[in-house]
Amino acid sequence: MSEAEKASGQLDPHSATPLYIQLANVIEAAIRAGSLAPDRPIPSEHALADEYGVARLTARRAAQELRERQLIVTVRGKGSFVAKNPPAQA
Amino acid sequence: MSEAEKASGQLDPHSATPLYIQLANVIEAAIRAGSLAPDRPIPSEHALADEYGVARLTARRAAQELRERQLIVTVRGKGSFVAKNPPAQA
DNA sequence: TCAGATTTGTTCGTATGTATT
DNA sequence: CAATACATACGAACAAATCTG
Repeated sequence: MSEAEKASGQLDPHSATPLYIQLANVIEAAIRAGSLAPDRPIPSEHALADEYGVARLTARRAAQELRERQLIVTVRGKGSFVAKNPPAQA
Repeated sequence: MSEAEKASGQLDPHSATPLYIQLANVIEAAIRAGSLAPDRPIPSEHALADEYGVARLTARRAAQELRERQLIVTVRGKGSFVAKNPPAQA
């Protein structure tokens, strides 16, 4: 992610990197920084969409990306939770 | 998949199984039956959507599912092709 | 038990961009 | 250039699971 993203937590719609990857990267950084603790829920799709100014489906794709990175576990009707044992940084 | 799906190749919108999973199952069956040969393209998203009466994104999700099952390989601008060495049936 | 709010899951529609032929 | 096809992203709607009152 860009320096701007690291600093502000905002996304760059003009970046070659897809928004959902940018968002997944931002959340992964927060998880690895400890801002989002294990077994605690991450913000809901709706909240993420609002916060970052993207569509809910884009936030969903970011969550799917994080599931594939094994950083979160999602439970329908409850939310997505930070994984207890995330793999080492890629 | 249901017996009806096996027999007709049609999908059941009222099934508890998501449409994109049903469609992926139908296509997987076709691949394993040899109706879709290795290195041959499967029908396009638009064609699948038309043929089965689903949205293109649903056909897209079926294709994504098949990619995760390592049954097809998708090449941008060309199409999705039956994998040469698919894993054994799950 | 029930109603409502919250959250994720699925589906459809549409638009724009990019790559290949 | 045009046609085809995949990638991304927006909006909208409803279903299903969960939780709370």
